[in-house]
Amino acid sequence: MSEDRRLDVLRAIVSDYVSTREPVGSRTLVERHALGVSPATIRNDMAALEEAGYITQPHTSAGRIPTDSGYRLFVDHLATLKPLTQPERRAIESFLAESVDLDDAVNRTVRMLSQLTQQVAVVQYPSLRRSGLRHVELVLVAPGRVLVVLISDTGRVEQRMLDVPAGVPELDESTVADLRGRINVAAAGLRMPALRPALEAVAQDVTPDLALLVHALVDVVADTLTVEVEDRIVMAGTAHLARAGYDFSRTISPVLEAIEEQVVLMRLLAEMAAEQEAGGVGREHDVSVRIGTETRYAGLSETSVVASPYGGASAQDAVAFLGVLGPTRMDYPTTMTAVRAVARYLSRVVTP
Amino acid sequence: MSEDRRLDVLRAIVSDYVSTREPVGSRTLVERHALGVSPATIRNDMAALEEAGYITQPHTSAGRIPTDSGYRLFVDHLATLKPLTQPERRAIESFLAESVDLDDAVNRTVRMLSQLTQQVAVVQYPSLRRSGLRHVELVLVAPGRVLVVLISDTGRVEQRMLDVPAGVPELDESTVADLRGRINVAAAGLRMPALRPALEAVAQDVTPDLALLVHALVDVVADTLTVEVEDRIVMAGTAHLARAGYDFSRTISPVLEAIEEQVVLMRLLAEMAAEQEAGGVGREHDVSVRIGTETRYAGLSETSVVASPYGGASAQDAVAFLGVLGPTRMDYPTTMTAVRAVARYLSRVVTP
DNA sequence: AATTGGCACTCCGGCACCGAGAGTGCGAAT
DNA sequence: ATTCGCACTCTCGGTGCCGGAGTGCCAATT
Repeated sequence: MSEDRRLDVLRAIVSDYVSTREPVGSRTLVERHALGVSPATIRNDMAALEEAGYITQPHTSAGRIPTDSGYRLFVDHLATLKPLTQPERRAIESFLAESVDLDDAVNRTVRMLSQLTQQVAVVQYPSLRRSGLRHVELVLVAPGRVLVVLISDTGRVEQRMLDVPAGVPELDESTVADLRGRINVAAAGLRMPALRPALEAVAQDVTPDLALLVHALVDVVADTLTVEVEDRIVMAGTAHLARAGYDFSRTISPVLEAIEEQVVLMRLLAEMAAEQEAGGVGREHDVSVRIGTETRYAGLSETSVVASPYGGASAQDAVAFLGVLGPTRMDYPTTMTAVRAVARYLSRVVTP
Repeated sequence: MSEDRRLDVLRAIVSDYVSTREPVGSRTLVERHALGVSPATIRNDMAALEEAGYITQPHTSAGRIPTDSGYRLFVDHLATLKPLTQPERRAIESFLAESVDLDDAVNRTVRMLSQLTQQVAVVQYPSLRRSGLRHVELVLVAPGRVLVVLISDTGRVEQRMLDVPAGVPELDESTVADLRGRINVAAAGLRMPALRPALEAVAQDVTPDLALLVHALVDVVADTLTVEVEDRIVMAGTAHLARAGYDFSRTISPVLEAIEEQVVLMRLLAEMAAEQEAGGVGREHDVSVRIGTETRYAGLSETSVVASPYGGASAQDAVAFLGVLGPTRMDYPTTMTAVRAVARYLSRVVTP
């Protein structure tokens, strides 16, 4: 009873089930794959695989389907990544190259990814906390109202209207210009979390009444680094959920909910990010996968998430995540390569 | 054969069908509504209504359901809008009041609308073409690279990176500041489409080599007013599609596709906007409705769209549209009031 | 010891059938 | 114009039946 063949059988079951969407039996298995043994032998192997928890049967006397652990073993040890075709690479590259700003790049990316994988795609905006500050702009839009525009080195632009606090004298253009200059000298190039001390240092250098304004500014910056603002995601391809494959009624609704409840997705991506940063050694590629119940969210128990960090040389200093959601029964090798490729291209755009 | 009662019957059929989701027959109709006549009489009326094309039966010897024209008659003449409850009004108001910038307001709005109507909601960003320019910001991020930030009076902020064209001398901060000043004096407060001539006038006032830069700027502005950038929409509530009611398999997939194909939606909203502007007289409220096939899009043949312009005193100078998508079999009175209310609140936010 | 062939057994899925229920249309009566 | 009574139609849920696909196990083979 060869151990190797048993794994071959698992691999065959996974790939057959993924493509046919039907439980696969011993006979059809030997027919489709050149395994060189009889169905009876396969049955023995299957029994062992079932015993080990890698496959299961929906009901007695049906074929087998992989369990979550089966898929897990498959992606960890059995899957060989399929390289993208040349036209695909070119398509990604040219499509992304056209993007005109960050919003555009993110939107193009998510659509591209969804179209490439034929699944639901999500892209996180670059995390502000993990970005550096490129520039701060102060615009005096009215007496007593200043528009603050923060531009990160990842291309994000966040703006806030700031009501000048009482006690600050009437502002004129030149004062604002002076302040803008000071702030940019002090803060440009710093990472966002380091902004607060830098700005507070600026407050020391100016007249006490202007210092009030600077402190208000600090609050604005802090507010911008809040989770709600910070964590934006965009998604595309929900239509793929309805495509034949997902077994509608049960599955689709909770998945849509999970997607709209961006909180769930965010948490999930954050968890995956944490794992990436920790166990950076063993994996030769950055793509990480959560399969079915591994998502630890009831609504996604039949859904897998394939995600990759992007922007930054290694997983440690990635600025955000992107990935796709699909049925546990998905084509992992193809999906994983697509996700990886798109992450790489987007990385280029986001770190110029 | 009273004409009035026939319309009462239609109204009853619509409201019953909407709430029960089942074809409604003559007997149950007289039971639920105090019509004061016998089922047989109702049957005669029904036959007439069917003859006139307002109702139909899914199969012989089933109850009747409204046709698209039936719904049309209902919303045009029969429906009485239900006012929102006090708590609902308060919820909308307080939820929107918390918004911190335009993105935030739009996102909150779309979620609120979707939650209120239990349907898919869409909100268009304020059209740039229909907005005025509040401020232009030029940021010298590197020698030879200028970041252009356009801020509209509706709160939109669009930024573009501009590569300084060859022939323009090395820029320094004071030159940029001077240019910024000139441009804002010349252009701030103008409507976007009027920007081009205003900027070209500025080009006359500066040295010929700087004029090159100004012309590049004109291009950037024009680029921003392009349809692709211009027309952004955001949506929420796709999970409601999967809720019981929509008859899955057929309907849901094309609807999701139409939603992602934002083009389709945009066109539809544009058409509805055009009608609004034209026929502003007859309708006492701004909400407009497309029912089923009236959408003129195959995928939406069982879907209705309820939309309203927002921002601006009248339909003529609205800055954009918002609305919801739902099954033709929806509660029009409630949906219409919700859409109208939300549109009004968002108008306040967007035109301060 | 691993593999194979044979065989009995199980279970799903499709199909036909049936009866109940809901609803209609129509002619005759009020 | 409305109502009553009645025959007719169609859907829907339940039941029973059969074929097919697949398994598990045992005995035979290499």
